[in-house]
Amino acid sequence: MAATRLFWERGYEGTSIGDLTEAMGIRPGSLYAAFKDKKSLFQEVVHSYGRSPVGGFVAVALEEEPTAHGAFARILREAAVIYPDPSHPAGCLTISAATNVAPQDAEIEAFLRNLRNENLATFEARLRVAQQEGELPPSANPRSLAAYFAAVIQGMSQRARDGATAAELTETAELALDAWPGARR
Amino acid sequence: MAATRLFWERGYEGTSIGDLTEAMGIRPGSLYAAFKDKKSLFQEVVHSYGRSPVGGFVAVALEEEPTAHGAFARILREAAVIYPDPSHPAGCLTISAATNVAPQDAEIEAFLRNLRNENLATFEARLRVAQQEGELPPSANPRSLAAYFAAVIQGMSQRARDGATAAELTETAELALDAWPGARR
DNA sequence: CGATTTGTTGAGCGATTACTCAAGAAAGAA
DNA sequence: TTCTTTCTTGAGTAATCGCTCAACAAATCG
Repeated sequence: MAATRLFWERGYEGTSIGDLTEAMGIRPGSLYAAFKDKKSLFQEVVHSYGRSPVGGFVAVALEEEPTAHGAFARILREAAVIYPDPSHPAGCLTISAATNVAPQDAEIEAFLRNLRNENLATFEARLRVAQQEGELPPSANPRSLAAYFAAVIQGMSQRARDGATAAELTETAELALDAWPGARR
Repeated sequence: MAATRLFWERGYEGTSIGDLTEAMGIRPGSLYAAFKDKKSLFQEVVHSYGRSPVGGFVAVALEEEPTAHGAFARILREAAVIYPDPSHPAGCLTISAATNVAPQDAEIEAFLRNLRNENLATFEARLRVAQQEGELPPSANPRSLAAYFAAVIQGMSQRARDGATAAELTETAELALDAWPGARR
């Protein structure tokens, strides 16, 4: 949807109803008939983004990769290529669309924050399973590792918005994987 | 200044002139007499932030620490404590105050982006010196390492705004330092 | 002191914000 | 066809945005 691109690029508050109606080729009345209001439209956009290949690659990797290391390595390497891809706005919509907002939109800020923290919990759960299965040594800390990878991914999204290329972000991904218990290039 | 807290917490567009005049206890006319306009006030705020202990800890560490490893270890560990400090808004003003804006404020977005990319260049320069001095092996890539640490720091700022504690961020910092050539906990 | 400068004030500017609604057009059912 | 339902439209709402200005007060100067 055209709304996705706008919210992705300019964020929630940076995108006006006028921008949206113009891009979608409709009048405000139609927009408010189809979606309740701006908040609801945004939340619908975020959900459809999460179900798309570009926004859902993290969940797909966690599901498809048999090992935790394989999953996180794939997530970081794919993020390095997807985030700076010029076919869409840079970075991740969930990470950057509402990082700082006016008090009246705190609800939207919290909505995305919750999504991010849910992803963090998913990371931790996957690493905990890996530890139970013996892939991760008992000395490893699933919670710490999850928070670390979440921070790296959020940082890579920001760097992509600042102009980092896929090559640069791939090097960042490889360095980040050195933190994996026992890993070394 | 009161304006710093507001911009830090809500971002550039999330802070209105009304918010600023109320917090500063002045009327709009006085604000526009003292600072030219909202953009100029914001830029002045960012500059004073960069000269403060909280906003300038990166430059101080790079200046004071004799080794590059010492400098980056200190930067990460201090960021882990400073970013979630409850005595001020979470995270880094430069990183989060204008990540997504309306087209009319693209100038402000670029202003902060340039600051971030300058910091990245400073990182790379410090690492290049370390390589010339033999602290870093010839196989290391100063540019990649700099981009990696920049991404981690930006990610830590975001995580702090999402509620991460100093303890959690410290663990992230320690994991991040594993990427240092030859390092291992 | 009076004169001049500097700073502050409240009122209000035009533009933009998210959003609404009565009226009309289009589509579907009988 | 006619009736009903669904969707779209242009005009408009009140509120807020960044910003300006003539009038006034405070401070500075000779």
